[in-house]
Amino acid sequence: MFVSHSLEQKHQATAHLATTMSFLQLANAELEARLLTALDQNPALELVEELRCPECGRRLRKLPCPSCAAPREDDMPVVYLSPREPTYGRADDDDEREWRLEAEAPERLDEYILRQIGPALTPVERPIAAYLLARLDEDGLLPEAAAEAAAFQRARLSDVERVLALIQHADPPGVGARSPQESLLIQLECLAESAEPTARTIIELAGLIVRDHFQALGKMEYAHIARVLRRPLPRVEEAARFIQRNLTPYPALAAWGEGRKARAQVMSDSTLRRADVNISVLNRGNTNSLMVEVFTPLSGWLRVSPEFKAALAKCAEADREKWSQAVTEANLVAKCVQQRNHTMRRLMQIIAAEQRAFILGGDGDLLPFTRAHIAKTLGLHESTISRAVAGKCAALPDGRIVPLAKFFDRSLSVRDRVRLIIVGETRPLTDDQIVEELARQGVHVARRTVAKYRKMLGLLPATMRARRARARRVQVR
DNA sequence: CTATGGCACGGATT
DNA sequence: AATCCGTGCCATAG
Repeated sequence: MFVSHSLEQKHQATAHLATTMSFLQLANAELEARLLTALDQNPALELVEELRCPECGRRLRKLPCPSCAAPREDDMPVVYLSPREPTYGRADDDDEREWRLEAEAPERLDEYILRQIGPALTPVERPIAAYLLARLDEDGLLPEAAAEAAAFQRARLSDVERVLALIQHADPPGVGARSPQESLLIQLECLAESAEPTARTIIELAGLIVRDHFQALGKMEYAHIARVLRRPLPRVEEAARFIQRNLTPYPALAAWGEGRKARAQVMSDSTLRRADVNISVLNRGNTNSLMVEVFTPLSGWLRVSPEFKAALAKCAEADREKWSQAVTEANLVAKCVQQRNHTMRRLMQIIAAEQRAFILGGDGDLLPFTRAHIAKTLGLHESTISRAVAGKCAALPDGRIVPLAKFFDRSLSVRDRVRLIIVGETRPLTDDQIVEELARQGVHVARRTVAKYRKMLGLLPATMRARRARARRVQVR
């Protein structure tokens, strides 16, 4: 009886310990939920009024207010906890890519498409859709003919075709096509539906070219195409440009790359992320040191209610046990939140100091940086850093919302350089030539690696790229 | 012969 | 211990 009781108590304690220990890996939204239930269930836990900066009115954890205080001289970023409502923002497109790559599993694409077409499916069509979606290759193409699928599934051809048509008109435009060529045609079809009348003619011409002169298009034989179609050369070139800029032979890759124009409208709410920390530039005097706000979910701070503690001393014997447990539990929660805040602050300070260039600049300025490195300088275990970083987002001074994991991307800056080189090229550079160019910039990677990055970026090989230097996505700034 | 993509291995990271 | 990532080697397409 005695033993089992203490065991039970111990078990409960460790259970609570386990849950509170994991506070670190929770993002703000989740932590808020946890704390609210804790406040609700535990009478010993108390939320103390927030403070405000007398000068700027900003909500604060403690005085003085860092944004009003003098900037630090050692150029270390100021980090403080802010109970202010977190900033929301549209995730910057590169992050979208991050997330997609992390969860790259093809079935994600399946699910995404299935969600769109699901409601339109009859019970007969459902298994057909599941089958077809499972057969999509990594580019989002479906190598087999509808008839084959029908035979394999022992379904009616007309049913298969209907489902296929649904898939092909679902969001990443062009998925489910049998070949890149067919995919392009489907994408054109989708574009034509929403296009302005003025754009119709160019789309029409593009369609002709893709359908009848696909090979020639790949080889950039525009003069030849123009002659056969009896259209002026500039028009053909314009159409080719249109194809290059708006279509992709790899619809699945387009889902996070080029396709975001269309996607942004569809997924407006899911691209809106809530930041867990905010990094801004403090312009005071000539210094522009960084300021980091680590958002805390509740405005105010947690502690064990002194009244409750006082009451505990003179309460009835019967209740004492229960109440004192509530007190220890409350203590634990408060401690853990404190611990979490402390870790987050130190972590963000290091990150902000180390990746200052990236925060103020762009992807190309990201320095190679590992969690292990931080763990060492902070004297924490690597897994602690992993948990702290996992699933959290930072708002950068220029409005980007990036996952903290991005600060640890070893290859991002190189990928960005590859992108810039290709975007700025005057003639198509082969992967080997890109390797040379990178070496000139002091970055040494293998040719094979460049090829991989190029594919990640959704860029075509040199032999299939137009020589014209085009501003691919600079327009979006 | 050159440029790329596929497979797979080893080492670093988590 | 599991996973990710860069890279080397080889096959293939042009």
